[in-house]
Amino acid sequence: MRDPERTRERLLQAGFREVYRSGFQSASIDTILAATNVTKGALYYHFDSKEHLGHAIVEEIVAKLPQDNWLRPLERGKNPIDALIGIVQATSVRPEDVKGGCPLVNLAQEMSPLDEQFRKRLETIFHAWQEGLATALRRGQSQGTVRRDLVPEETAGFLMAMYEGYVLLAKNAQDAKVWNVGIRNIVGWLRSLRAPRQSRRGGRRRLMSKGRVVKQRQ
Amino acid sequence: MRDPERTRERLLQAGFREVYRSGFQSASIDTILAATNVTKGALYYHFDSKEHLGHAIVEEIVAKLPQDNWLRPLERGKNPIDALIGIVQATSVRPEDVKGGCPLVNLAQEMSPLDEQFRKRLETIFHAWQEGLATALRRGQSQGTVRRDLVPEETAGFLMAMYEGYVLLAKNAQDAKVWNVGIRNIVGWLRSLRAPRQSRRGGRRRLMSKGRVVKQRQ
DNA sequence: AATAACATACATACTGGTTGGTATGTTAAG
DNA sequence: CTTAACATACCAACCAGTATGTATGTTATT
Repeated sequence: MRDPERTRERLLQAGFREVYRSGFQSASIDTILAATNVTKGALYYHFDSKEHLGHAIVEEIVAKLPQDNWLRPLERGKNPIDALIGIVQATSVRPEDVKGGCPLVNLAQEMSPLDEQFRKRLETIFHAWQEGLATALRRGQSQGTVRRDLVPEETAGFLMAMYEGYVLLAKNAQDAKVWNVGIRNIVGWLRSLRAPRQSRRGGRRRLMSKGRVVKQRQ
Repeated sequence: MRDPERTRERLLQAGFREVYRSGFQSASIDTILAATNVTKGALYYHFDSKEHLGHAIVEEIVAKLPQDNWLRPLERGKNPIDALIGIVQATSVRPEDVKGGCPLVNLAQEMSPLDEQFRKRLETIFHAWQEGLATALRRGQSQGTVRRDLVPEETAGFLMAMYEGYVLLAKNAQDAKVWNVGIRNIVGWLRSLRAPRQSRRGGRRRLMSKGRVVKQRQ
C-alpha cells in the first residue's frame, strides 16, 4: 500500500504542473497537495523545502524536455537539418501549450535573477541543449549535409533564441497562428543551413560571396 | 507641499522597479511603499488595487520602452537597417540589465496566461513595436535600402523573436558575453536584409535563386 | 475679505486570509 | 520492536485590502 517512490514522483509531477501554471514563487504548496491527495507531512518528508522541491522539479522533469524533444530525435538519424525541421514542426500547437509557453524558459525567466541555485540548474539544461544541437550540426558538417562555414555552437544558440523568442510571442498573443508563422520562419532559416549540393563530400564549396550564405525568404 | 501627480508618478516608478525585480505576483505593495515613503492610504487613493497599479505600470511605463529605444530612433533618419543595427548594439550590457532581462518580456511571460487584461495591454505594445519596425522596413524598401522580397511584418516579428530570445539566454547565463554573441548574430542577420547594391533605385533586382536571399555568416 | 462647506490627498491601524514550514502523533512495513 | 512513511494540527509572517481619521486645498456665500 505504501509506495514512497510513487508518492515522490506524484509530488514532482503535480509540482511541475502547478509551477508551470503559476510560476515557482506563486506556486502554492497547498494546491500541489490538493492535486495529489498527499499531506503536508508527506511532502516535507520527501523534500526539505519548497525550494528543494523546485530544484528536484528542474533536475528530474524539466531537464528531460529538451532531451526528449530535441536531442533524442537528433541522435539517431541522418540529416540533422531534416531532423530539426521535423522537431520544430512537431512542437505542440495545442492552445494550452501555446498559452503556457516553454517550461524551461518560464522558470529561467522567473528564477534566474532571483536564485542562483535555480539558475545554475537551468543553465546546465540550456548548455546540454545547445551542445546537443551543436554536436548534431557538426555531424552534419562532416556528413556534408550542413554548411561548413557556420560555427555549430553559435548556430545552435541562434536557433534556441529564435525558437524561444517565437514561443514567447505566441504565448503573449495566445494564438497558434503566431506560432505557425514562427515555425515557418524558423524552418526557412533552417533550410539556409544546408550545404550546397555541389560539394556533398569534401572539397571547397563555392560560396556566393565572401562568407555569405543562402537564406530562405521570409 | 502636496503634489498628487508626483506622488502617483513615484508610485509608478517604484512599482515598476519592484515588479521588474520580483515579477508582478510576487511584487509587494509594502515594498513599493517603503521605497517611496508613501503610505498605503495614498497608494489606494491613486490606484484601486494592485492589479490596477500593474495595468498603469504597463500602460504608462513599459509601453514607452520600445517607443523610446526602437521606434523613435527609427523614425528620423535614413537607412532603417543601419538604424536597427545601432539600436541592437546600443542595448545595455550592464550586469543589472542583463540579469533583469526585458521588462516587457518579463511581464508577458508571467502575466499573459494568467490575466487577460494584462495580456491585452502587453499585446498592444508588442503590436506597436512590430508595426513600427515593419513601417521602417517598408520605408527602406521604397528607398531601395531594404530587400523587396521580404514581408515587413514577418521580418519584424523575426527580429523581435530573436532579440527577445537572446535576451533570455543572456539573462539565464547572467553573462554579458552571451548577449554580445547575440548582438553579433542579430547584426549579421540584419545585414542580410540590405538590398543588393546593383538596384539602389527601382528596376528589377537580380536574385541569386528563386526567392532566396543573402545572409551573413554566423 | 472672512469663513463656512466641501473635496482632495493623504496617514494609521487593523482585518481576514493565505503562505511556507513545523511539532507531534499515528500507522504500516520489515 | 523499530523506523520509515506518512497524517494532523498548528504557527508566525506576510499578503492585499479597508475602515476611519485628518490635514490641506478649493469654492461658494455673505
